[in-house]
Amino acid sequence: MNRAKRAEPTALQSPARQAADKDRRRLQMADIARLAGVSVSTVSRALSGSELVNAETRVRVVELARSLNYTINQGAQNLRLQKNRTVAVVVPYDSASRQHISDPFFLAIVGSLADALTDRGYEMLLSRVDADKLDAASAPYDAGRVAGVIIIGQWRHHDLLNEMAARHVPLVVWGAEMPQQLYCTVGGDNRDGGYQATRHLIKGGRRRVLFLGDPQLPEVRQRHQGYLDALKEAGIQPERQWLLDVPFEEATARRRLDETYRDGVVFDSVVACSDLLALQAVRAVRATGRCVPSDVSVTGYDDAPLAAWSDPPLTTVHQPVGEAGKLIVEALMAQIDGQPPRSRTMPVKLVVRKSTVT
Amino acid sequence: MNRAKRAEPTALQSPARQAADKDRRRLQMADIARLAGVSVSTVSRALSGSELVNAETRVRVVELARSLNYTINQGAQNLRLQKNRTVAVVVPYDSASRQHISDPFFLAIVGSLADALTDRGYEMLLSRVDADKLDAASAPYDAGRVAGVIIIGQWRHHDLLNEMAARHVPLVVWGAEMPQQLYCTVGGDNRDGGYQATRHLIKGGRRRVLFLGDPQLPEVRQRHQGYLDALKEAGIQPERQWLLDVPFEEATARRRLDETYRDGVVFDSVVACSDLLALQAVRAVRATGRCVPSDVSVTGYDDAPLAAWSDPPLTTVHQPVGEAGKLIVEALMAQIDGQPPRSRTMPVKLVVRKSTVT
DNA sequence: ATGAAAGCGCTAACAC
DNA sequence: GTGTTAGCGCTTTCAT
Repeated sequence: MNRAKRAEPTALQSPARQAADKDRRRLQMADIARLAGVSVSTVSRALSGSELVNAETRVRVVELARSLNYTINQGAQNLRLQKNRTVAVVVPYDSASRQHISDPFFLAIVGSLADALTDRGYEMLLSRVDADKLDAASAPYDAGRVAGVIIIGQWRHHDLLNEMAARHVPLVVWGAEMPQQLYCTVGGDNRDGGYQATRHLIKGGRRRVLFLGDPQLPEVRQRHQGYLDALKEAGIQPERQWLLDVPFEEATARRRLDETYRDGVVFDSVVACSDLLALQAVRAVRATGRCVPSDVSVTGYDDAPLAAWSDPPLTTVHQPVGEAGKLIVEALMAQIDGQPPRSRTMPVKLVVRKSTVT
Repeated sequence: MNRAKRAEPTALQSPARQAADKDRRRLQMADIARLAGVSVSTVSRALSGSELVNAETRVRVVELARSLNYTINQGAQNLRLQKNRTVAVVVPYDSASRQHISDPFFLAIVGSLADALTDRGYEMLLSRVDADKLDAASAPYDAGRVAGVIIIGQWRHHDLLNEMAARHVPLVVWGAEMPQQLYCTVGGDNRDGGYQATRHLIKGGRRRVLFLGDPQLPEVRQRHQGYLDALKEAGIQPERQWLLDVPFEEATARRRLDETYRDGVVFDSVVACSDLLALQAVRAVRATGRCVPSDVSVTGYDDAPLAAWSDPPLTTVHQPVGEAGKLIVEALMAQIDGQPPRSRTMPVKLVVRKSTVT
């Protein structure tokens, strides 16, 4: 397996051995050099387009390499050059449900990041980690595999993220900006999103507004704050039972909604923290024979493609996914270049469709 | 930038220089060795859990490394060991529309692959390439960055894929199995999918069935064949205008549908090659004042989450995305282990919802 | 049980 | 303009 050989002092490889050698040994620079009748340095220079090498030789070498499908071994090159153009993108999943990479929003943001990274000539290493072991996210950085790390969502582990940042891991987190945070976040304006959705419901005459989402997650907490602000502004005193603190998980959400009805909680509208959650609310409402939006209005969050096509089309808070990818990557590149982290909050927009009355 | 120094013969690094050295030089094995008072060999052995090293020393070294967040540099390790546990996943995009990574199906399969690779301890390098330059997909393999390549969809470039396989690139393509193909495919049974959808429409009394999708793509061609088979079985002679050869692109699809109406083509049902395409068909039908499914039945393909929630919920051909990831990865691992490519076709299932009459 | 040293495939400083 | 050589951070023989 290992080809290290003290026994053969200088000779590169005896021809016999070479032929025997698994006929598909990977090509390397020395091979090109031999075939072109020059030294490896010359090949290296030629392939990097150096001016130092004779134009004619350069062309010959480049052609030869191309014709043989030779590409510089990137691992070796990175090692020598002490750099690399790869970024880790980490999608946490809920340890209980393992649920998350299927949420359309998460998938969409991965797509958007793929584009933004490609545009800058970076590659993307995609991985999933348990949301409760978020520190595992820095492993590829510690191993020197990537130049920086992007995490989708901060979950319950503000502290772990702060530790990573303190260790100077170039890091951008999609999520909520929080006081005393050391790491860089890029995210939508969650407070405003929650506020706009709730105010829209109140304007539509609703007064008993359920909130569906787990405020332990920073993003959700801020949306909840916006929700409270809107209620207060309207002089509405929220009841304790209006908060349904469910994770981003459809089955659980549905169960809680059904229980809420069973418990006799009266409500005329729901602010949900994702479109998928909103659609579960629609189902639960309809299961009781009520109608959306005439009996109960429902708002979603994210504006996934599905929100426009669903029955009813969802009124929802649009998150600028496409632009998000660009900003996240931009923020990461700045840190890789040694600049201090600078968080960004992006405006969100309420998209009114048919799941709410106006 | 470059730290290679002839001037300093053997000394690892003078302490002064070391301190000056950008205070955040990455930790390496030599540092751990120095701090533990042993040689690098011992550290290497300790970290790999070798029996050769004193149990006590081993524990000490491992603890030390952990406490300093040291991780073995994977690039260097790979170079030395001549292996790597990364796989490239390539999502082609249509050169015209750049459209593809947003299709829910593609995103879903990426998620499923992420899971399957993680389960086997592999990492995933995700990239997008122009569908017309599919040979670029092997670049990370040629550069020694990955152990194999997975491509989502074969597009118009059967030939390029065959060339890659001939070069012995470990490769699995999600798509249709074709005659005389050298590379390995894993895919749904497209002919059967097209057949089942069409037969279902005919059973519901429809006789004038539009086909929406571009048969230049192998997967679509096979679905089209199934469609033709079903028509033939029912003694229906398809008309030329029933074939709407549009790419997987919503705007184009909508336009073609509108034109079809304008041209006076009469039809009572549509077999679409994705759920998104099907929903465009629904819109086009409704735009003329007709109803789905009473006037026109529509079937989708893929059974994306959206299909269950849309208005109307789509009758669609379910593709086993979750299992697909597992099979694809399994097929790739077999090739990496030197086994010959073995293609697989997975059964598909028609899911009947409300976009068709029964 | 531990250490010294060679070498994985590449780049660049240094000689010529 | 081209070749020689050291070394990027690691693993593993070989010697002790």
